[in-house]
Amino acid sequence: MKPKSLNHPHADPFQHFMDVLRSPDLPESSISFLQSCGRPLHLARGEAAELREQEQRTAIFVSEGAAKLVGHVGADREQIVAFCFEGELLILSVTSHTPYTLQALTECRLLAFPAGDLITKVTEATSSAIVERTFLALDQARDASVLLGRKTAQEKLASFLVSMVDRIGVVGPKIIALDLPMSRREIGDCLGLTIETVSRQLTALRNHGIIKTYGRSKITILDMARLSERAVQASCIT
Amino acid sequence: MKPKSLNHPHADPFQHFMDVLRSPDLPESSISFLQSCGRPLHLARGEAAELREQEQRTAIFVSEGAAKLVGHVGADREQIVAFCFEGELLILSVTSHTPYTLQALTECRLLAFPAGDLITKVTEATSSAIVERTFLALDQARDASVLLGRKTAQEKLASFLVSMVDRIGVVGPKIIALDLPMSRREIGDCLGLTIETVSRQLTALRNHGIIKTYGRSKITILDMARLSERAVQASCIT
DNA sequence: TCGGCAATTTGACCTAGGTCAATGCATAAG
DNA sequence: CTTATGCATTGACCTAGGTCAAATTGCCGA
Repeated sequence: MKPKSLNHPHADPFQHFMDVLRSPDLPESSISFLQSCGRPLHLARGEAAELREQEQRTAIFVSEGAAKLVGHVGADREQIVAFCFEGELLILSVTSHTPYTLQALTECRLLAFPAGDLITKVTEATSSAIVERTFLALDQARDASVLLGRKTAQEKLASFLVSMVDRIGVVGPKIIALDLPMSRREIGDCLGLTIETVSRQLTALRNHGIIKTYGRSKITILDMARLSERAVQASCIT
Repeated sequence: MKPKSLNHPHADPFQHFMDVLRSPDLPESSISFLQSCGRPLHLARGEAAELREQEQRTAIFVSEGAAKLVGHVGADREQIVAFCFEGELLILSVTSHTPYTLQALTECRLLAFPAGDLITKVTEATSSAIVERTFLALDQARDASVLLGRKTAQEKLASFLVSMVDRIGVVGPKIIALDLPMSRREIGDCLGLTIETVSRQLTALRNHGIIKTYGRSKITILDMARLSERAVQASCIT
């Protein structure tokens, strides 16, 4: 039996996209360029999108149906970070720590653009640090969802420390030093934990010989490998 | 006693901003315009930024120190959705359901721009649906953090239904109809809950006469007011 | 160096929500 | 219309992390 057809098929997903985007003053040449770089996808219910060019950002326009963006924690835990419905645009960056999959909730028709092309043509700007940073913030926010929704207290703390090392860590020969500007309460507030749990988990990491603490704000990472391991950033597949 | 001065004061936050942004081909006129619309803020540790123009988006550049972006749930629960450190740029949109506050972790020097101005000048585009939607996604992702980090199962379900009503609800005279394209498992995955808990909470809402369910995917909202109430979107202040 | 205070740590206990295991229903194939 | 197969619901029980309360300790000023 052939697949049941969608309810209100738009004759042309690209036309639908242009209608929704509503950028009337776009030059004809940009339009045809966009049309050429938009790759149409037709997914059956439950099917995952094949995302080529994982190395760069992708923008996905949902012409019909609905899809979900799923973040993966280890082998079996997953967290949906976004649903997207007809007429919506999903930005899929891969600055993220977490691996993501785009899957169809219902049979759907999508249009995938390399985000760079889209932005260059539509905003007519060559590149923008602002936009770049906004994407970064989006990635971080999604990673945060995964952390908050699906990680244990121990994993949350480890992930937090790893990200602090990335952002404000002082890397020495065998050791990494951190001087945290935030209190335990603030760490807890960002991980969805209480002060007590933050404290207990720090103690646990200390007892395992993974970190050392000095006073209230200084932390030394003794074993970065084991810390990252506990942060379970990577998927099963790797 | 006068406040302790910062460690490595940048003579001029705006210069620092331009250095970090690295948009070399920006015309002189844009630069001076940006300079004129950037409002410098100097916060003491713990102090909250006074954000005028809450109605539009704000971009905040952190020239020195560190700050946190805090989302508020009801009167007493809070969730930090972002930390930002020296040299970083925070986009503070207010499409969000949740009320947010920007507070200093350490004494800090910031530069606040109306985001519209910043983007217009820096990307030289009048407006862009893409960028707009990216901001929207960012807002949603941050709201999701608040939900995942600080809401109870009941509140999560209610918030979820409210957002579905916004996005795919069919509003009738006294009743709102929903036909959810996702399974209980998928609802759970997006709320950080299990199927069983989703089911139990739906039953609870049904028992309270707030919703009715028909088959697996159809839900009718009988009492939107009480549903929103349970979603605790609003802050204490309102 | 010595308090004094607030932040942290630790311990004892409790509860929201997870797990495991039936059971009940809806959708879809025949 | 009927049956099969998953989804959804319900119940019994358990555990990770929250709550409450009591030390302990680092930080700051005198």
